[in-house]
Amino acid sequence: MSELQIYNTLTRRKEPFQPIEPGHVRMYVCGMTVYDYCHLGHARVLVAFDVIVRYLRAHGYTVDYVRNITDIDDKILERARQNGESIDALTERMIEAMHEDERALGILPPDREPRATRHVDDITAMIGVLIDKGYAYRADNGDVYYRVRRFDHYGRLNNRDPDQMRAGARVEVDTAKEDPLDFVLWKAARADEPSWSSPWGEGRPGWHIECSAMSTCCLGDTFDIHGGGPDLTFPHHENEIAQSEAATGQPYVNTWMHAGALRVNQEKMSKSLGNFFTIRDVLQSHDPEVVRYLLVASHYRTPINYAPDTLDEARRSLERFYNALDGVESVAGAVTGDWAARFHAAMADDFNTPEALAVLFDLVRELNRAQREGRSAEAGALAFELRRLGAILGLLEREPAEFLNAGMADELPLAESDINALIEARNAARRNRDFAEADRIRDELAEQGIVLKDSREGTRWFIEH
RNA sequence: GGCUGGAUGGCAGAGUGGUUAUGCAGCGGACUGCAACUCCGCGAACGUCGGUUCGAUUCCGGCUCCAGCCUCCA
Repeated sequence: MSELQIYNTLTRRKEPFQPIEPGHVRMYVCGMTVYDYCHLGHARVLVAFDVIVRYLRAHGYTVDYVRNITDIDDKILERARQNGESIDALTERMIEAMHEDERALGILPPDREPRATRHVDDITAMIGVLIDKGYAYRADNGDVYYRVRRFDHYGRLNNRDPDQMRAGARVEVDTAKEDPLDFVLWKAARADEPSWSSPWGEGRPGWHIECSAMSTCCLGDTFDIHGGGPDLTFPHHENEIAQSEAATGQPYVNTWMHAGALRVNQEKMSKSLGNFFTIRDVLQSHDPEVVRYLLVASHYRTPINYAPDTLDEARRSLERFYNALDGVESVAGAVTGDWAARFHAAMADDFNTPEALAVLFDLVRELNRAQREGRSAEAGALAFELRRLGAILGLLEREPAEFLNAGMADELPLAESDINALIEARNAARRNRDFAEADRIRDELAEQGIVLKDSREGTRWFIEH
């Protein structure tokens, strides 16, 4: 199998990937802050790392995949207050919704999904170490801050010099800090907020520290891969490095991976810009596998510009796959051609999914040829191969007819029995060479959005999307 | 202002120092009673100005434009 190369944000180049423990990958990805429904930008990151994990496993690695949930945070408090619901009720509701969206998109659950509120002890322990080592201090307002200038490598991930940073240029600096660059590790509790006790008084964890604490406690002081969305490189991941390496004295992460942004009208889709579509909204009118295909059809680091048209095109591309699979029995068998090798070569090159899909389209052409020429054993073997490789991308795992007719069942304009009766009437007309009548019936069905497909085995119908 | 990453055919989107990406759409042909599906074939591209080179879309530099980060955001 081809040697795996991964682009590392830290070095800004592709590197041969070598896990710390041979055959075993330890990986952490920053997950959601659960105060609202996930949008397509979240889906992009979730799918990207889902494909990465699936491929690492297909490549032969055992993967320990950890993705956290941030379930305590300013936004959660604010939203719960607005909604007049408890923080627990809000976060439980959103976690349930997130899992639902993930299942719909074929995103496999991570092996562990730690939550900030369940790891407060680990968090306070890490903050304690940082204070003892002089990397953190309790300020007059009761907050605990990280002393950024104490950490020599600060800015390395982002190639930034602390002296050049214009902290506070756009945001008012909290005067309790020794230095504007310092960031909060522990927030002193306010009267009506949930809080935990700590050596520095009642309070709650800051955002960055939870990932340092949960990742190192789940995966060890040093682990293989840390991933996240494109907007987390600074400050979140920079701060994680500062916290973790200062606390443990060990290198934190070997390979940093960041997905590209999802854009709308050439602007990043984000909560703050308000230009987002939630996953569940999009799934109202689009098949989840089509959404997944759209996301996989671009390389994970490239920005994707989202527009409803791109989804329609994605559907037509997927239809080519499912049309090829339709009516062919997938059976393991000898296959001529080096599709698997080409597929793996593409994926081993920093998870090049567009190239991997191109290989699958080549395979589809060969499959259609075999099918057309009556080489059915070969067609069956190719179909099997197509499904096996497609599954690595989390695609092509359904029954073709189910996909081709998906999502419209409750909108069927006619009862299935009526459709079948019309098809039978048309075929009777065809047998009598009354093609005018046959075409009239076909047109009648077409007007209802039902497309016919004749073959030696008979006539089948599909819903036009 | 600093730091990233981009600019590829009608659209989407990989890649490469000299030779077909791939998909969608379009065009011609085949299959079909006609279609749909499918097959065969075709046209169509590398932002701009310089440099390196026998040769650059691919390497280097300038320019223009776009996006992201520098503030919570995936």
